[in-house]
Amino acid sequence: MSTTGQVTGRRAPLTRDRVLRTAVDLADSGGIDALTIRRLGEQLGVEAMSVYHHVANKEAILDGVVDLVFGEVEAALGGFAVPGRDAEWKAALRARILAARQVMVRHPWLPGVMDSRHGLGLTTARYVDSVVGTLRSGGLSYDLIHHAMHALGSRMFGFSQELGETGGDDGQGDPAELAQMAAQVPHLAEMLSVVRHDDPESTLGWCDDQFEFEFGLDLILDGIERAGHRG
Amino acid sequence: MSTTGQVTGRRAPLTRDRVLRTAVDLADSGGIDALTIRRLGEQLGVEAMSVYHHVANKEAILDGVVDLVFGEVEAALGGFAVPGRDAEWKAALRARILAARQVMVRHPWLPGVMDSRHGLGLTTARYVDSVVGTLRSGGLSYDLIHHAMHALGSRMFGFSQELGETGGDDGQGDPAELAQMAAQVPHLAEMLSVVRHDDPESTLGWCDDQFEFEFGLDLILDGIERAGHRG
DNA sequence: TTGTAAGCCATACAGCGTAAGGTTGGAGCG
DNA sequence: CGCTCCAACCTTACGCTGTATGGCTTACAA
Repeated sequence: MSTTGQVTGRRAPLTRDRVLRTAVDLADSGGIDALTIRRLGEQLGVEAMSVYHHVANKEAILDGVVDLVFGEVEAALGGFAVPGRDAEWKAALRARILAARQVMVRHPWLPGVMDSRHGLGLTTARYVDSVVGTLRSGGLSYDLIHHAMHALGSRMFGFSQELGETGGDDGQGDPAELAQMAAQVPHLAEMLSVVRHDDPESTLGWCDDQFEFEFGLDLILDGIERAGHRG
Repeated sequence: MSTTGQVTGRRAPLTRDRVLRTAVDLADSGGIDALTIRRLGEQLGVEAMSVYHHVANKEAILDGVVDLVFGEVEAALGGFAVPGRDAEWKAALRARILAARQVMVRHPWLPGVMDSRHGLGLTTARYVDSVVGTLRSGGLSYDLIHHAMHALGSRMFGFSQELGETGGDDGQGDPAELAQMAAQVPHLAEMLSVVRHDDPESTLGWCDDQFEFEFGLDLILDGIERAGHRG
């Protein structure tokens, strides 16, 4: 309360932290398009331009928001501590990434924001550092770790780049048009019918996103491990 | 010339195709932010609103542009024909994806646009169909193919989701700040120094993007193949 | 009491996508 | 020919965005 020493205060003072937290709330409840400076000010009980006394511009808000969310990842993991030498690096990394994924699920707009950033904030960099450290704990060379991180791509951060969330066709409803579409993509159409039949009741649309994420993650982790044994 | 039967014409008439091609040119030369309706009209020698007689709205332009570019992929491959049964599916798919990547390199803004789309256009769907068909030619089950496509993620389209293009730290120049950053991310800093040392002169920043893409792609393709042999 | 500075507000501007309605010129037909 | 019709195109305007600029208010130090 008195640490900043300037609040006798009728209203909670604006701070960079409060701005960023409110930005996250706004995006959580209304999507990333709901995060505008004016709405941010409104939510904070302040005029739009007042926000600019605590952040340089909107880019800085987005940078800050990404870092704030990676703070949630850190909290979920109880810190970014790296396992000791010769530990089970694969299981440790898997758990770390799946924890990150849980956070991404809570903030589904964040992957899109991360895409648009250049460079990493401190917390995000520390997360990446812990991934490097975890791989290093397994005795992998830095060279292989470097390749491994490229191979993981955004999966390292707990999400994978998917296109939309509908199955695979146009998304339109017209049956005739759909049939004509199916005629032009026979393999895709057959795969859809087979997979849909195999798993008639799935949770999200017709794909189990969690399963698919883990499938791809394990594929890559196994590949990294194999590459390490070879070289 | 006379097929449409309405052009005696002093100026090349506006068509959906001309709008989309110009949109691609605009994004190629000035980035995706340069693609605005007003600039599009200007480039076409027409008022902004005239564009709306040939496309529904900007979303439709973006949809159309993605499909147009996948037409380039099709042209580069000489069509989306799928190899026959028991062919070398892995080599075929690899070549197909690397061809797509070449097109993405020519249009570096396209991954970002694809991220924002829901559902696939016809040409894009036919590309995906050819990927499914190619995997099917190797005798993989549709179920495995489905998982494989999730594992590939955006790599299937010739790009992988990377964050920015600078190495890994803040991108700021202040040496003192950089040193403090390095202290907080020791594993990352050491990896950077080691890898940078191993390959002192690289083409793009300090990563060879083409190599990394192929490394990750092969890792996944090998993993898919192994999964096929097991199940 | 007065000076200084931080925090907040009001106004304004250029640019965005696009709704609504007006203008124009050529095709089809009596 | 004259008439209608309609697609292509243009004009204007609206609400929204991020943010530059400058003024006001309040708290604290001297």
